Amino acid sequence: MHSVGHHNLPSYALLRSFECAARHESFTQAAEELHLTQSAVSRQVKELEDMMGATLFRRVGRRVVLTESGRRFAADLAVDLENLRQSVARAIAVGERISTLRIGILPTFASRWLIPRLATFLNDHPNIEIRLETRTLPFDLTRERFDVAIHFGKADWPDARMTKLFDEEMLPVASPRFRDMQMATEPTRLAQAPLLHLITRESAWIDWFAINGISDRRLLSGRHFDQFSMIISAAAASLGAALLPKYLIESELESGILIPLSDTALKTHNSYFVVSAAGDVNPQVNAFTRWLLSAARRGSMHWARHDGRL
Amino acid sequence: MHSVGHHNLPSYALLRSFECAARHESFTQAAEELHLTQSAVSRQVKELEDMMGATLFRRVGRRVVLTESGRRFAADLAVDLENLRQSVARAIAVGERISTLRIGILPTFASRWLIPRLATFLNDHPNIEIRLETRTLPFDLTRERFDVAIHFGKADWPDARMTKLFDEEMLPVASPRFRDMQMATEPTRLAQAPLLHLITRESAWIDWFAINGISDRRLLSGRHFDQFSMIISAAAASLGAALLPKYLIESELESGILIPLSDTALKTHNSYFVVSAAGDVNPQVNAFTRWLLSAARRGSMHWARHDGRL
DNA sequence: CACCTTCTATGAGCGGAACTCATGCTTCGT
DNA sequence: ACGAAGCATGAGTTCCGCTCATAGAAGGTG
Repeated sequence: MHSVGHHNLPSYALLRSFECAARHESFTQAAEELHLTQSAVSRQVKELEDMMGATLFRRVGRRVVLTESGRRFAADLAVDLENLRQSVARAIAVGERISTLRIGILPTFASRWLIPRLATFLNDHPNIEIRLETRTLPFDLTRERFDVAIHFGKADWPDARMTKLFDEEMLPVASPRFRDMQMATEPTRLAQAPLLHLITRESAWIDWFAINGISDRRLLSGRHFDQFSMIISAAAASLGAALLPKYLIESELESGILIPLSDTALKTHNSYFVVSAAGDVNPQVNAFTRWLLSAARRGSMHWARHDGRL
Repeated sequence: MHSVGHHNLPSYALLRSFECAARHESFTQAAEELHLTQSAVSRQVKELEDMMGATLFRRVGRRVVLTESGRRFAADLAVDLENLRQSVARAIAVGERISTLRIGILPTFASRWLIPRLATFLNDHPNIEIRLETRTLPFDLTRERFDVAIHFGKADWPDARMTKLFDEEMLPVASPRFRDMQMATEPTRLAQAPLLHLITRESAWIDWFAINGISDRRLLSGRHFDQFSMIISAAAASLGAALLPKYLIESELESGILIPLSDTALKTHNSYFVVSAAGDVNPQVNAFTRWLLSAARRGSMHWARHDGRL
């Protein structure tokens, strides 16, 4: 519980919530715009009122209406916050001259996870150019002159700063049509159906069935591909059931092109990592790493347009 | 770990730390001004740089020097933050017309704890007037028309919203001269020395000695007073050893007029509470309560000028 | 040139702020 | 009268924002 005065400001979160709530004269709508819960906005406005000792909204019925001083304050705030944002944006833009980050990355991860979210980062950092190059095997960061790499596996990279993005969770999925055709709603039925395999990870399905108490030599039969993107297409085309990392099929799950066949996900012991050279102090590398991390935390695509918090 | 962009700002803490560090071109001095550790400022500046992907300071030797873009940014920030502060201050001031908070309070607590800190609250809320009236016994908030009361004891007030400020910790103290005269450096010696008692709490010394494994009928002898302020004066005048709440003798401890005779404090089972009427929605009451709470948390007087955080 | 002082950087760890979830309460529309 | 829509609030959780302790680097001083 804090107080506020001439030399101490309420936190940015409070001010922004109030400004937004004032614009809409509605906590619910503000919550929507800010991607918070109505609960959060309600609390924050209340807290701000308490700190300032002033009534900003009058609660009338199931509605909130700005008081006169609330209206003035909101107007001032809108201007002040915009100025601040401008200052920050400008400082980011002139930070260094335009420079290029070279990024080594796995192909499917790039097209299905990174690129859909990338717009927000590039928007916020107009002076950073991106150059994506796909690599599948570990390589020497400095020799290849990559600034950053996305690595899948373990934290076993020499001379590198590694930050885990997330663990891999493999989910059994198929097209709705396939599910209905095969009645593949439980593991035993699923074991009979055609399975789609990734060549470099033949054991994935076996591991998943093991969790469900099924072991069968014939599980290895089915169709085999050497890239996730092919499996995704194959599954969408009802060629079989696939075991796919959640992160790569967000849009398909959302649109219903693919649906989960079970709730039990297979946690592999590998993870995605951001890698940069141990001695690198380039702040743009840090900014990118940091952004990746926050995007990974946020998880779903819903928020792709809204990186960052404060 | 978060990112920053056109619609999301770094937290106020980060910006303020940077602005201050930029003004001094020194993290240590900034830490001093902001009453933070050097560690905190260092981290915050680094975090800001990472979020923005720009180098704001160049680390040269044991010194930090603003980069060109850092300098620009700091200048912008100083203006923006000042504007924001102005807007907030104005909104607080015009919030309601000047009104008076009537506060019921214990006499020594008022003069020794509240009043020394009160300036900051009044400063931040120019539209609030204060009217302090001393009461020692519980009373009816609404009948007496108090807006707020400070209560000592237990949370047993009917129809009231009570917030605990802090527990009472009684510390054995005396003047340096008294300590030397009586060689009262350990409990056994102290038991022989003249003790100062508060009439409403005769058992305090007995309880304290009990903690230290000493029980003696004669402990009740000594000098008796009915207000803490008298005991404080008596102790300062070397009339005896006193068992006093820390909160009431901060300045004496700091200046060395009184010194602790032991490290073991006596925690009584009573506490200080802020009390306001259950149904009260006056935001100024909340603001005052909130401020009291933050002042209590901060503890020592050192920070009296710096209430609140963001 | 060794020493001490004075700055910043960094690993570890903790408390509390800032959320979410679930639910209750009030009002408005039909 | 009933349901929908909106704000308030208790409880619980995550992780930011700090501190403490210590390392490391660079100047200042005899």
